[in-house]
Amino acid sequence: MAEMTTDRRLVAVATDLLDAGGEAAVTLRAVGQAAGLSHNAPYKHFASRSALLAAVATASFDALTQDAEAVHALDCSPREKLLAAIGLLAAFGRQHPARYRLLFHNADTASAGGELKVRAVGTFEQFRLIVQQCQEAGDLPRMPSPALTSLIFASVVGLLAMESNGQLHPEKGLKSVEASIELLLDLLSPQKTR
Amino acid sequence: MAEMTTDRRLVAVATDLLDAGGEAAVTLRAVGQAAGLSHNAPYKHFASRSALLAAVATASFDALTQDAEAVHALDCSPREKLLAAIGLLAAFGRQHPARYRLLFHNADTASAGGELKVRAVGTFEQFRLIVQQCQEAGDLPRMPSPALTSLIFASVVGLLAMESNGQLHPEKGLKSVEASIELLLDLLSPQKTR
DNA sequence: ATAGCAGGTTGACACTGTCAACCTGCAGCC
DNA sequence: GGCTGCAGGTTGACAGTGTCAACCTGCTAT
Repeated sequence: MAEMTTDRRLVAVATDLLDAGGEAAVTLRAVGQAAGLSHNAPYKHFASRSALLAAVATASFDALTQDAEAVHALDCSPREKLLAAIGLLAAFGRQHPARYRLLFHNADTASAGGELKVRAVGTFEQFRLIVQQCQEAGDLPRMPSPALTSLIFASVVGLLAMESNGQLHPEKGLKSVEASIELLLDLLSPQKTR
Repeated sequence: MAEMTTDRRLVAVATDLLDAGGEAAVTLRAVGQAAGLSHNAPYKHFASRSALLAAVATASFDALTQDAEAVHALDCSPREKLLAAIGLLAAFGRQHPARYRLLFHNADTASAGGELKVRAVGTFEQFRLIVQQCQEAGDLPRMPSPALTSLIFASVVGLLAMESNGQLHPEKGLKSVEASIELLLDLLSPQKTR
């Protein structure tokens, strides 16, 4: 990575620590040290540990949004686009569990406002656009797209949580996240041809 | 509360602290003090802070299971039972957000095993029984009940997460948890008479 | 030239989880 | 009875943490 503003480097370092060792590993002192600075240099850039984590979350939401945008440009059916976008989210959740939790299941993130919430809405909006395309193609029922999107999105979020909690046992008849979502989309499909 | 074993009193105290001040407020020292003991008396009963929180989670899952069992005895249609059980879970999530997060969105809980996982499955099983009744009554499609239950349960969990994150804006067309679930059940209903 | 400030440093503080050492009273056994 | 052992409790200490205050430094704008 080339020259970065110190703010961004701190966020990058914190992200690495978070991915590598979980939330407990994101220590202001470790962040400062890994950035080649003194123990509480981070305080010159972030008001608190929570603020630093919020910045990590904000950047991560942007990355997710870009992922979804890339899917949007794919050359395939809307239904496949939706499955691809969900697959990317699932992959993110599996590869970076701690960061995923920070984004979707964290008290500080939940009570945060302003910029963070705006970026989270950006990610959601990309999903809504794809859902809307599915509706126009007749793959999903005609109804206000926000309500339908929140339902599908919530299913993904919940299934990932259950998977991460080890509550999805395939041997007990509980399907994988991807299989469950395909099932949901089929059940929601207006023409049940499958 | 009458005489309790010290183990249980510590769990009760920790639960209160968790509900009152979030996970950060559950400090072994505070727990000990609130129980009228010295700072690290809890170590005579739990191996670590994580172990204490796991005990809190275990007890809370049991409480949720009992709630769902009570619903099971209600005198109403299966569909109404399911909505009632979901309503109880939603109420729990809203009234005790920190504890809800411990149960469904916590890294330690996720990586825990043994007794805790067993109790979590117990809660899920109550939901599955109600879903099965809905299927038998023709309110939900005939298919293996575990797969369908995990889908519905995950939707609830995900919607509650989004609500807690402030991502369900009714003014933007995103319905409440209850409304979204009713929508889901209607869309899943084999005879779409509604 | 100088004032001010963004960004960096060191040092300190209270608080935390955890460990080790010690104490105490009661149960069970000879 | 006398002894042992141990569950349950205590105090004291340790390293590590977030955070604050004080200080330093170099650039920038007046």
